Formats: sequence, structure tokens, C-alpha cells
Amino acid sequence: MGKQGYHHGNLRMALVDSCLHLIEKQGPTGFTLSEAARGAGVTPAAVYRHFQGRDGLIAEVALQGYTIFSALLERANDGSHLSVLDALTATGRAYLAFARGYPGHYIAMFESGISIDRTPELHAAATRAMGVLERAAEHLCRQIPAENCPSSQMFSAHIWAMSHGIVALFTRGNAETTWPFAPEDLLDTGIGIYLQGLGLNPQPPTT
Amino acid sequence: MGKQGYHHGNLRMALVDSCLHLIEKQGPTGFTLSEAARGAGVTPAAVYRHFQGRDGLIAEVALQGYTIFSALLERANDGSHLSVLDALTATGRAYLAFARGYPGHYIAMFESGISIDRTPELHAAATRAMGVLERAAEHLCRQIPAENCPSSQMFSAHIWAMSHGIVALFTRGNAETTWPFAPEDLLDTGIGIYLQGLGLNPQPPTT
DNA sequence: TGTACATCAGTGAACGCGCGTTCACTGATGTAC
DNA sequence: TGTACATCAGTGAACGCGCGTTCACTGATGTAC
Repeated sequence: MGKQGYHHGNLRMALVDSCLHLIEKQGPTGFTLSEAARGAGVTPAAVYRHFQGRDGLIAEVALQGYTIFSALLERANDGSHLSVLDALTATGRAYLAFARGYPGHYIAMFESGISIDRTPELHAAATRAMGVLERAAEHLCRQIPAENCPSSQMFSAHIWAMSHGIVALFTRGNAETTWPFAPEDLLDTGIGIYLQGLGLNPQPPTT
Repeated sequence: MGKQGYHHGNLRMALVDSCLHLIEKQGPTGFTLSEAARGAGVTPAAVYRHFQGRDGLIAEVALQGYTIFSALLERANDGSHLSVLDALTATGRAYLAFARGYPGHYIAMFESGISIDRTPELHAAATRAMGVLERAAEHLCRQIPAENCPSSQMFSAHIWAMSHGIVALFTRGNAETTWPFAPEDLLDTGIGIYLQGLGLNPQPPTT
């Protein structure tokens, strides 16, 4: 945060930061270009040197989000895992951890209403993240009794939906925050039951 | 839609309708009091005769949504069902059907950022809907091998999360609309696998 | 080392816009006598 | 049945606001000679 004098130093990054803080605090609706500029200590007009307007800024945040997201998912499916349960749990937890640790990015990606097709880069980043998930699902599918296994696409869709649903309902809590269990437990248990249904027999979920 | 002359007839209802259409078309962000009024053929100021401002209108839509939602859930758990699988599938499908059939209400309830604690009525309606789900879960829990059954709260949370996730990701499709399966199938299969994991042995999911 | 100059990254004033909200008002409706 | 009047449900003009965007500008930076 240089900001000594006329030139800022790294305004582009500062704007992204400011945007993140805003989104985290006020949700996707409460975000405005002007306020983001103010947060970075700069005139609204300055934003246009780095982004093409309001949507350009959000798109950049979403783009960075997808990149981080992909990296987290990749790390969770790293190959160092032994059991299917562990791998799957790690994946689901990575999803949750992302939503927890990068709420601003998460919102920009999934709740800001930005279109994924806005720029080729954004589309590519989103596709990449999806790809990680699907490849993981394919990998896991091969270790599952064949007659029970749905298509790997459906498999990954189930895990994704469950994770997303838990995040949306139980971590971005507006009012229903009084639940007797942690989202992580909810997810672990859910995945455990789901895997048992696929014919795996992991140690039964502990919670 | 009377609208013959000075007095409208049933402006309150017309405003709710107009609000719904707007939300459905433009999402929660693109909704403004002024435009809703315009949609009902009326001056913005007229809205204040029936609602307390912009948020009051959305809150009313959400309230109606929760009422419809509860009714649908109740009907799905009507007691006329025989198997656990059927009951659960019906519940999940009711969720999906609601999101499909009442997208405006759905958005007002879950994506508009309106607080559930805004009015006592709204809070009550939301709690009622939740109650239906939890009672259904309790009922089902009793038919499941005890050692596998999580708490009924967790049970209902899983079904809710899965349904919600599927709705959010696969029916409110912005870009990722190209999936090889219908959301309904995805949900049925997911619930089927989940129930098998709970120790039930329904006929294996057909898709 | 010093100077001239191109380029870069900001400013700040201005614009038009649509919003939410308020207010005194007025036309329509319904009711009492 | 007719008239006076209270109440209701709208109007429309006005307000202040903050927004996104544009534009000519200017201060700072870096480079060539």
C-alpha cells in the first residue's frame, strides 16, 4: 500500500482487495465501483485505467477466485491419498474451505450474477475448475463397484451439489445460524452415507 | 386487472405480480420499486399505500413464497406414501418443483438478501416450512435401521442441502446449462444412493 | 550529471440517470341522513 | 332518490442522492541524448 503521492503503486491489486472487502461485508448487491475506488483511496475514474468498468472489476475477482479454487481442488486430489473416502472428503472439504476462506471470491463467482462467458479467460478458468472435479470423480469411479456407480459426471455433480448446498444454506448464514452441528460435520457425514450407498464400506462416519 | 380509471381495484396483488415478473426476468438485483410500480401501471408513490417501501414488497413476495413452499412440502409428505424412498423422493422433488414453478418466489426467499427476521410473519412462515421438513425427517428416521441413522436434523439438512445445491447449480443455469441429465434425475439418483447408504434397500436407482 | 520530452497513472469536474421517498393534492367511492 | 361529506387510493411534482462513465487535464516517472 504505497500510495505516496500521485501514483499509487499497485492500484490494480488494491482495487481487487477493496472489492473483496466490500463484497464480503455487504454482499454482491452492496458493491459499487465508486465505493471500491474510495476503498483504494482513489477517484472512481481511476478504475478505468485498469478495468473496463464495474463488471470488469467483479469479473477479475471471479477470475482470481476460480484460479484459487482450482488450485485447492487439485491439492485435495493430489494422489497422496489412499482411500476413496479420504479423497472425497478432502474434495468436499476443499470446497467448504474455499467458501470459508475466500468468501469474497466465492460470492463474486457464484452470487454476483456475473456471466461466466463474459471473457474467454473467465470461461476457461471456470471450465478448468470443473475439470478438476470431474477428473477426480472419474478416478474415484474406477474404485467403486461398477454396478452401483452412476456416471462420473453425475457422481461429481452430487458431491458438488451437496457441498454447494451446505455452503449456501449453512455457512452463509443469514438467520438460520443456530444449528447443532458444524457444516464440516454435516458434509463429512453426508459424504460418508453417500459412499456407503455406492457400495463402499468405510468406517462409519464418526459424528 | 381492472385498472379502469383512478382506482386500481387490487393494486396490492398487481404489485406482487409485477414484482415476481421482474425478479424472474432480471434477478433480485434488477428489481426496483419504481419499475415494479410501472409494471402495475401506477406511480411509484402509490406503492407506499400498500407496502412499506421496496423491502416491504420483496418481503411480501417472500412471505407468500414460504406459504406456498410449506403447502407443497406438506402435500408431498401427506401420509399416503408407502415407502421411505417414495416419501423422500417426493419431498426432494417438491423442493425442485417449487424452484421451477415459482422462480420469483424462490429468488425472493433465498437470493434477494432479505432477512428472515424482517417481520414476525416472515419469520413464522419460514420456521413453519422448516418444521414440515424436520417432521418429515423424524418420521422417516423411525423407519431406518437405528445404528445408521444420523440425527433427524442432520438427515433433513442433507436432503435440503442436496436439493438446494441442485437447484442453485443446475436449474438456475447461467452458463453451465449443458448437462447430460435432468435435475430431477440427478436428485432422484442422489437420494437413492443416500438412502442405500442409510441401510435401506430400495430398488436401485434406474438412471 | 543534467535536460528535454514521451508516457503513464492519476485528478476533478461534469453529465445524465434512475432510484427511493415525501408531500400536498385530487378524483373516486361509499355511507348517513 | 338525492345530497353532503368522510374516507380511501391514487397522482405528480419535487427532493436529494449516489451511481457509472466521459473528458480534458496534470503531476510523476522513466528514458534518450
